[in-house]
Amino acid sequence: MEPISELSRRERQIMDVLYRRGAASVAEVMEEMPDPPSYSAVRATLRVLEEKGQVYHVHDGPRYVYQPSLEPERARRAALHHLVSTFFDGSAEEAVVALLRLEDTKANVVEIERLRDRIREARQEGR
Amino acid sequence: MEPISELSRRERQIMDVLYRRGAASVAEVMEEMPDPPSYSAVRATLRVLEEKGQVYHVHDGPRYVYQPSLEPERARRAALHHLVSTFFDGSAEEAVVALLRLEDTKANVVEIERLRDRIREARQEGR
DNA sequence: AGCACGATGCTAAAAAATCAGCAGGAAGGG
DNA sequence: CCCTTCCTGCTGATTTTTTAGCATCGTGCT
Repeated sequence: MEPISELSRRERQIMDVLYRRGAASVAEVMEEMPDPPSYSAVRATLRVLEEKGQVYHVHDGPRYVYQPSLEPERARRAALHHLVSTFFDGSAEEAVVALLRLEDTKANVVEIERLRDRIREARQEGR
Repeated sequence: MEPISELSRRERQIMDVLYRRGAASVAEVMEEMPDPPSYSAVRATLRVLEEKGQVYHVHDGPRYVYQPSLEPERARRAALHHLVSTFFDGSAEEAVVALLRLEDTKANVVEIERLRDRIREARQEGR
């Protein structure tokens, strides 16, 4: 399947909404788009995305509900990888530091402890 | 200045290269682009990006060297924010955990200690 | 059953992005 | 000094994206 970097502007905007929400009807996608185009335009672009295999739809009564084809887990991994290699010279550690700095400093001390625990747990689970 | 989500496909691909490298000549940008178009096409798109204020160029002898207008620091912040809100429901902590899982598990234990230190230092510097 | 509402399928036009090529100019080597 | 080389400026055509509108179909309510 085509990588995200090959998608057009509107296509990406729509994918962002779908990744954020997990699933959405046409109307919901439209609502969350920046500078939203017409209902028709959104539908047309979703159809293109479906042809490309990026999304699929299920029926919810009379309406379509769209979802990304890629499982959230994989999508997140791909997004992280792209971000780390584009902005942090491939260093996940640097990215983590920047991430923690995004938030309030006091919170970080608490958070870092929590993270330690979570990583320990994950480690013991054999990952 | 226009947000990245408003850029076209090729424009984003070029911005990715520039953020990754910090600065690059036309030829260097072209080399790193996926499915690279012609030299002319890259130049044309760079010109558009310059009109939009996304990049500027400096002269290096006879050639142009392009750079993103946004300072790396700000660009990283924006990218992190977008990623966290799109893929992690706004939770930086979840993003951190996912980031650490990207890497080898054993490394994480060491890494988390190093991170603690770095955050402590940052905190004492009064940030 | 008939109607209103709200959804999709499809087509074609408008707008934007992408691209290639030609002309011109500066730098460097012989 | 002249020539080669590599770069940029620019223009116009092609391709892709984005869009709106009309026809149609199903659902549910009266």
